[in-house]
Amino acid sequence: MYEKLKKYHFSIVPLTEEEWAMKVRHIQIKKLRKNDFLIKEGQTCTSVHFVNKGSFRTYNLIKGKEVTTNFFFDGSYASDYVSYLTQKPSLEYIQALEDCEIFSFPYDRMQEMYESNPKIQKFGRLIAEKIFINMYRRQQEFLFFTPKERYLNLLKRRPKVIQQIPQIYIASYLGITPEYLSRIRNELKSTADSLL
Amino acid sequence: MYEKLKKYHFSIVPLTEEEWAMKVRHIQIKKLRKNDFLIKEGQTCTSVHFVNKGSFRTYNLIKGKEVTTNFFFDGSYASDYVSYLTQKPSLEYIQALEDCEIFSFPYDRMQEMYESNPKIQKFGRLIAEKIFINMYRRQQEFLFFTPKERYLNLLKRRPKVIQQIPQIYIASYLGITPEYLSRIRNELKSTADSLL
DNA sequence: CGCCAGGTTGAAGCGCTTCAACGTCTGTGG
DNA sequence: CCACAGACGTTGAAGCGCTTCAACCTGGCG
Repeated sequence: MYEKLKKYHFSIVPLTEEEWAMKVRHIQIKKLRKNDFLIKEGQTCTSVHFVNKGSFRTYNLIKGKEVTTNFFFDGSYASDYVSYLTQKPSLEYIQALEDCEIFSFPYDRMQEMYESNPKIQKFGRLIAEKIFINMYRRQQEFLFFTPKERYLNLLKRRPKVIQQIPQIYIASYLGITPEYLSRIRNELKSTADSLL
Repeated sequence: MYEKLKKYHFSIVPLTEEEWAMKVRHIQIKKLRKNDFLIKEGQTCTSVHFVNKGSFRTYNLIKGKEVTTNFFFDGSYASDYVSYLTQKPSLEYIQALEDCEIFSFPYDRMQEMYESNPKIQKFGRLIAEKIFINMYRRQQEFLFFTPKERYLNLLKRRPKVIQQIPQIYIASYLGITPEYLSRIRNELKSTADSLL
């Protein structure tokens, strides 16, 4: 049932079987259909969600336009972590890109677990550090690289995104228009061809 | 001696006086002169640093150019947190903008303290969450706003930066050239004047 | 089959950069 | 005390990177 989650969790902080059983007891299982929302702007993220099946994208509505900020696949967490941590209304939308199954941990239960078990507190610290590092890298992409370089880096580091996600969302994620992404791809294709 | 640090720390997780004394025992005090480096690219950040006096900027050398990524003032931490967490070589430079005094906590001591005292483990989690939230907000600035909007937001949220830091660094921090920042400021001045 | 969302292509335009010249302030040595 | 250097900021003109808008193409799905 919880193999993927257990594998993920134990790779960060191993628990005893009893501790694991205690943590698992608080899980709520939910299923979403394609295009359903895990959270919408204005709602507070009261649980943290592990994606067991399917995939999600997060986006913000800015001046009437959707700006896609991330993609989550099975085997990772998908939440508005800021809304979850601050327990304030979210600024983002999290939408299922296909039919999904998720495991949710309510905020209050997590706080209790942090206090009652130092290993889980440590897990919380390491997860926060991990997502901080991810965000740091994504920020560096924007600060240091051109759109073309960002595209190539994405291709290299998260090929699954390029393969599975509609180009319109990828372009937004890269901070460019779909038209310009199309031109970049075309250009790369030409230079690749000329190498043959 | 450690009033600022204590205030900062206790606002996140209060400790008993004995616990505080234990933590303080590991502090190393350092002084830096203007333009000295707290860390350079290639070095590993083996301590986390609290700024007691002075201020710093962080920058990366990208394609031969300095890209300023942050400013730290007294009363906050100044480190390459990613290098510190991963214990891998840093990609950034941290430079003193004036004469500074810092308190350093070595990585190994911090790890020991995390394990020996759950309150300090919790402190570590909350700090990681806090800097994650800061980075999230900075990222949103870049993804959602124009240079002019970013400048106005900076003016509103961190006026100290606008007041104390040379424009050449501010421009870099905002992701634009100094020339363009100058034009933005000029434009804002004009529209402000027209309101009088 | 026909529709429409997703992707491509072209032309025009804007936002920001680049480069060069000039202005201004501060500190420093003659 | 002034001359001068050098760093920081401003201004103008030209250019490039990316967007915008519109037309067209293609494949999947009702």
